[in-house]
Amino acid sequence: MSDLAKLAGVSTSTASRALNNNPVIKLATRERIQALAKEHNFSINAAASRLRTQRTNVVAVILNLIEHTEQSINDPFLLKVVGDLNQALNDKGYELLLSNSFMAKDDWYNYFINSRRADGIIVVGQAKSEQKAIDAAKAGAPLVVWGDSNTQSNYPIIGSNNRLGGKLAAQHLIENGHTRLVFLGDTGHAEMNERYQGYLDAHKAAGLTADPTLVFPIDLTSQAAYNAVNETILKRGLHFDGIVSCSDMVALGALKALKERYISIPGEVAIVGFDDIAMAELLHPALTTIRQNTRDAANKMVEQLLNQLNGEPAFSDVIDIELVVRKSSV
Amino acid sequence: MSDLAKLAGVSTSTASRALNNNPVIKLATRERIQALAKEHNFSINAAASRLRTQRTNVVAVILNLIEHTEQSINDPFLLKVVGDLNQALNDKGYELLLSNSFMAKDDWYNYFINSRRADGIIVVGQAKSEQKAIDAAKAGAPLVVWGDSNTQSNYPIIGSNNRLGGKLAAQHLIENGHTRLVFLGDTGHAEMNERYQGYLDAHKAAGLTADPTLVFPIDLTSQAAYNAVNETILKRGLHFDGIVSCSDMVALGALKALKERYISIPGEVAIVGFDDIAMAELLHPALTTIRQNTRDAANKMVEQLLNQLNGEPAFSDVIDIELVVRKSSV
DNA sequence: CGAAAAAATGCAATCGATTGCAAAGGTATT
DNA sequence: AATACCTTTGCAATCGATTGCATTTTTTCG
Repeated sequence: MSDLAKLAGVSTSTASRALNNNPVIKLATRERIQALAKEHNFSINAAASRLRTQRTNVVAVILNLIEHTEQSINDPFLLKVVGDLNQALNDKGYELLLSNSFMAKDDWYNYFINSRRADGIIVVGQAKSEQKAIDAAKAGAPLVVWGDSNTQSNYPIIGSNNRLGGKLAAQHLIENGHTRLVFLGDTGHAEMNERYQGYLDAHKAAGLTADPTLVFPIDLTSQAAYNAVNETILKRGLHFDGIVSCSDMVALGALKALKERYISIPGEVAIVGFDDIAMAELLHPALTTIRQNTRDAANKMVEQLLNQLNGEPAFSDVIDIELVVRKSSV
Repeated sequence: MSDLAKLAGVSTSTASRALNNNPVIKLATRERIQALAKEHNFSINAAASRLRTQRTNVVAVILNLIEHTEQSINDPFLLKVVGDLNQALNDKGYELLLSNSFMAKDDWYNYFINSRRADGIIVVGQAKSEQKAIDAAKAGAPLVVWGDSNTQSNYPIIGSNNRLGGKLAAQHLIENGHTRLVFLGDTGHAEMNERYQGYLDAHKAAGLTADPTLVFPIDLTSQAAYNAVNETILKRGLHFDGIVSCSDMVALGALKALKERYISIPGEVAIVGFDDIAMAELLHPALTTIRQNTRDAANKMVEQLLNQLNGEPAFSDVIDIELVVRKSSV
């Protein structure tokens, strides 16, 4: 910066103020210095700036993996969320520091905020425990979580309307004449449980009673779904005619099991996924699913995080979902 | 840090050295201070440390999108690479700053290195132009690129053995009696062109002549593949009996087009993908593909980047690939 | 025991941008 | 012409960890 100042024939203070577009500097001077900076490919030292201003313009995004499964790493949905977050953050002038629960072992506040690595934290996935997020928020970390926004918490949670999603999925199958609906997903997981509640809502609304033996509390992986469907058919035969899946990847595993047995889709079994990842419409049959609007979600998460950074109140919010009907169900 | 020093009854110099495990400090003192630091949840100010040491322990990972397509955002393969990079970097004590070509507009050296936002850069995807990478390397940025390692360049390139991959794919189809092989991929893209050369190699080795009208230079998207396959069948009928795809996502689009026309796979048309994304084995029929070892690749990229950071020479390298035979081809 | 060598610790400068306050330059008013 | 006032710029302290060098403490050994 002192080079720049010398070039422009001003002090470093003036140069600094000019680059930050401080109106106290004469407009002509500002423009001249900014032009010089561009011309000489000047860029300020982020470390020094961060030290002095105590702001980093960086947001840490934590992929909150469930310990013993490999869900996150391979699930295109989570990665899509990260991509959209990156876009949303960049639009606001922030950078994305990517982390998993591995690097930032336990104490998120200390590791990211206290150490001035980032100004705030966005957590993707509630996993099954929220202790780390609770602690971080309590310690004063600006924090937003993607998850089930109905969960009681001391930080804002942004998430889809999972209950409505579950309901729309089941309702759609019921309306198309399917009544014995498998629910593929772990009800011990907050978001999945909401979806399950929606599944129950749909049954109730249609005057049906959901069969609890049709709920398979599997991990969020294709493999687990594949295994679960295979096993149940082996044991009990084809005792269902529809599947509500907790994710498209899960639906994919289920589909494979069905196809291998030459069970017709949607004739014998209709299936609905959740997420609407790119692949969904490319399957054969194309997968009916509940679309989560990740773009919108990312923007809302960033918005609520910035609110906290600006000392304004921040709130949980629900993202609209949408049933996308394709061939796997009709 | 001064708090810590006070707590321990030493100077900040001693505290700093103790935390950095500097052997000049008595072992007992070191351990005492480290214990205190842990106990009080102390963590050093990264901004100050970076300013003073001129090192950030951060690596910028740039997703080098091809401008007019949406490949990267939706392709699970690229995101898998990012995930593996994150792991590999963390293992070495580095953090991952995620970027796309949007934020770091033109001048990567200035934006990331000169500004001390990161110590080095890893670029995922050569796209079609390497100008930005060339410029950054010329300016002195520690840089590693994922791409075609045969490309001449002033920076190390890590990539799969694409030519061998293309050859194995075509060879496999030929050995199984398929001789009119479509090649789905843009030969103007370095990596894809290598795969195409391999495809030609296999033909030559088998004494066959490849039909140039069977090459479809499409974008790396499922949609483009779907359209291309549909169009050619409409125009010329089913004039091929095998497909070599440049990615699994591309294969997915092709598969869909074939299935919609009730063309039997692999009976009438056998198909081989590239990448081996998680979904490949879950398709029906499961997709034969060329597996790229992203874990290995990520480790090698990080290794070569660290070499540069340590002032040691760095080299391009080739990652082994592997044919994974599944039902879509036999 | 005393001096020299070795080990352990502390002092103070440094990294580079930012910013409160002071100073300089310019304009208007009486 | 002198004063008051506003605009523009510069001085110098500051953020907090690191590190060369100096200093203090401990150990060694004649």
